[in-house]
Amino acid sequence: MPELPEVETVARGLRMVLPGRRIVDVRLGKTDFIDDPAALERELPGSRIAAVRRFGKFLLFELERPNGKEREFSLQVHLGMTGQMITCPPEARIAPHTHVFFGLDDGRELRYTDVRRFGRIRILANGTRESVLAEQGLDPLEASEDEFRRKISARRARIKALFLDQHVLRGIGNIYTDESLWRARIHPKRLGANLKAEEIHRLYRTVRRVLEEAIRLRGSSVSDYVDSNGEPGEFQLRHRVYMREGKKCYRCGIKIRRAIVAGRSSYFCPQCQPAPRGSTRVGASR
DNA sequence: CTTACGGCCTGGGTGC
DNA sequence: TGCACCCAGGCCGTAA
Repeated sequence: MPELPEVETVARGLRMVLPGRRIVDVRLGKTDFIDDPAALERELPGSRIAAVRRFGKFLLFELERPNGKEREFSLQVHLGMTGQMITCPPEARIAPHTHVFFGLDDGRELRYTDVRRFGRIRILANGTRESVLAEQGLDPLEASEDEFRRKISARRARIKALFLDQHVLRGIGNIYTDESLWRARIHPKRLGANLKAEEIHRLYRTVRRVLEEAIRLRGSSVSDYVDSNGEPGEFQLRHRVYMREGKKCYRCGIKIRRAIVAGRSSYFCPQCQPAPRGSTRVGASR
């Protein structure tokens, strides 16, 4: 499940090899996850990759048209759950579920593989790009603590829902939400507005530390995630709650629990992360 | 307007 | 060997 650290790792890997390269051809397999497949085939060949950026969970390939740079545009790629972007020689084995091949002018290929096809690919014209990106929330690594506090404390939604909402913070998903909340000792059902100043301070510091460490370890490989060289990350070895239902809390030894919060599996320690008042059902046993 | 929630997309893994 | 079910991120519709 590529979230900010995984997408950042992929972006950094691609940045080593793609800028300056020209796309010579585009070949497509299944296209139901591409906004306008014909536009890819029409617009990309001949264009030069000027830069590779990450914006939240998006990869942005900034492109220049062959005839002058007056009409720049971008290719936006969202990896969804199982998307992978890998560069390789054209004779490399084609992984199952590879649906897009970008031929490059150095003879190599950039490939998009996605088992579930929950990813999305589209071309962003320059005007559209700004408005699309403007809808996204704060980058947790760039935001100041004040900005972070304003985004969270004005809201009466659960902190879990706020963290998953890309319009609040961009780039965080289920894994890094749960890992951050456990480390900050905050229950996923706490409401943003009910967090004390000290808790928001702790959460701000924690989420940044978690994301930075995860980037350092090149992301979490839980199911399909690999970087642009096909290599897994290592942050899954540092997971403290994610997918650890029934196992002992690393801090207090109590069994980690799983509950659906904001529609997603949420792992937390019922002792280290006290539930807010009213969130536990009266009469519920165990 | 804000929030919560169910459904949908897809297919590998799991469990019966 | 089969197969129903679960689940993931984003998005959309609906209801309170």
